[in-house]
Amino acid sequence: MAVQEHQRSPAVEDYCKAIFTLESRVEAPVSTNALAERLQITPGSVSAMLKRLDGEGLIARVPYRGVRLTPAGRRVALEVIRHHRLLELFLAETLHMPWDRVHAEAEVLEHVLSDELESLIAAKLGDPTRDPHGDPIPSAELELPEAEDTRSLDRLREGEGGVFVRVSDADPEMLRYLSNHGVAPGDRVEVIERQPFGGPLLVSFAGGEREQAIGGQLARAMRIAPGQAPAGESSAESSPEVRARSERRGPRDRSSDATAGEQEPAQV
Amino acid sequence: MAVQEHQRSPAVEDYCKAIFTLESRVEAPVSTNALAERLQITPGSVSAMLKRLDGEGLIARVPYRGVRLTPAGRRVALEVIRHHRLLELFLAETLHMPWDRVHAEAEVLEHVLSDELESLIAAKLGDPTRDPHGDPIPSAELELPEAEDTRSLDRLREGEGGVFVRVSDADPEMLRYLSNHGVAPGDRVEVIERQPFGGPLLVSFAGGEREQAIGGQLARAMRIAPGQAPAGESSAESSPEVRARSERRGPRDRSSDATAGEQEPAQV
DNA sequence: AAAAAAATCTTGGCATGCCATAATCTTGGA
DNA sequence: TCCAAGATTATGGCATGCCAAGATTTTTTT
Repeated sequence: MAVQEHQRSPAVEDYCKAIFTLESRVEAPVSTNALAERLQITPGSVSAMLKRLDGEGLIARVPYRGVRLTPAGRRVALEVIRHHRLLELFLAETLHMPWDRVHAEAEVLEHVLSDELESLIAAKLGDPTRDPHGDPIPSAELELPEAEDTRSLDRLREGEGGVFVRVSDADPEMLRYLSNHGVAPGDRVEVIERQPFGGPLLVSFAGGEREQAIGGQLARAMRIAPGQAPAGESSAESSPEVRARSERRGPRDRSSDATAGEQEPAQV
Repeated sequence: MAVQEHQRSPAVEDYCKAIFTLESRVEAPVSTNALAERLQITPGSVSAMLKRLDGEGLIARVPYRGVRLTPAGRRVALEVIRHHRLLELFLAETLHMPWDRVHAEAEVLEHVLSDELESLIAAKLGDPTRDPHGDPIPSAELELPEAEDTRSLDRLREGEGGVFVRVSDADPEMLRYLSNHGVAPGDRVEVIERQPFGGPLLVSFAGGEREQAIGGQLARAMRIAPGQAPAGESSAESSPEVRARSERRGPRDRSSDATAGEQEPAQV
């Protein structure tokens, strides 16, 4: 008499992850359309899948009103996110995969990681708490530290500074750019000058060692923790290794695979 | 005008791998039933899939007569096998996963390994040529060394010896047993005594250091290269690391997941 | 050999997971 | 009250599996 348990397919995991992310952006139910956009599938398909997830107890759904994750659903999401971020760090650190490519790779592997492999990787990395982009890694008990107090670089005024703590992993372009210019999470930043009308920011990194003009889109993706000293537990840990391999090949931009995630990039 | 290329799904890869293995056991077309048995699905499903693979040029099919891989099909098979064996070694060596569990893990991951990740792993391992069970790893150009001259331990007569070069990766039981008793590929073996009527063999390992009774099923799965010295390129390489972690927890047998592959275990 | 029996293979109908398109319904603001 | 945006419901397609019925090949029996 058990309730058709279906499977925890990659699709289901992706839905949970997406709902979790969207939900934590604005504290409100997630709409069908928002999900469809994020997952790059049609609203019709999303609607059908949501009905199923509801039946499986992963989400609470109010037709025409949106969905929220149940505790079970949140667990699924956090497991996948833990997988994803552990993998990102593992690929970067242990296999020396370039910073900008780990995301796409992890996106696939996250659905296939056994519990055993997960814990072996976590052990190998010393139970890390941040991935290479500065995103926090949920603990084995699936606890995610409170979102720290950050602003996007975009919102800093001239003279303000802080520590660059994270950046969306979804856009390889940006990551490649930052990497090529030797910028990595953990760096200290300060806004030297703000061009008006959405113009670039002139920013100094690493205590004035380097200066850099940062465009609006990029500035919006970069999260800055306020304060002079490396705030909280974040900074110094994950940065040195990442820093180590900015393989400057000149600032030439090549437009390649722009992964989804257009609007506000996905900072969970 | 291109021919509907479909996808190279996990299913397709598994079929190619299975055909490759069966084909190289007996030099003859592979039958539908043999495939069905190996893949643990019904002959009907196999038949349908074979028709498709034929259409895609991966196999040459003669209805009611069996199939053979085309060069394209063989390439698919070898890629997957390369993935599988690289992963096995990687999991064992880099992540210290126990010998008997790497197979199941690799079975899933092999279908999801990108070219880039493959080459990073190969690089990290120093372009190895043998996996932890002694199976040869196809080169990046998909060349597989000629099968060396081996016999199963089963077939050695009293007084005969050689080097234990490989064992099927498909049965965790066996691997756990060998591991628990400190036996690994690369070891020198010699048959001390043969009990008649399918009874156990009394075998000495590592130059008489240890003696061990080996039952018929296990003896059939262990491949021995003849000769006194470590034959060819095989032995000494992969063995020491593997040896290092035989984590003896007593010879207690627990019957767990017996992966498919009943008859002659799958030595490609 | 020829016929009968057994083994093997193929076909056709059906199910599930997941997505698409198109038509239809709800909701909430003008 | 009406409409447009958003959500939902058919309906259909593709991949992959199952089962059961029919076709073919092989083996055995006579």
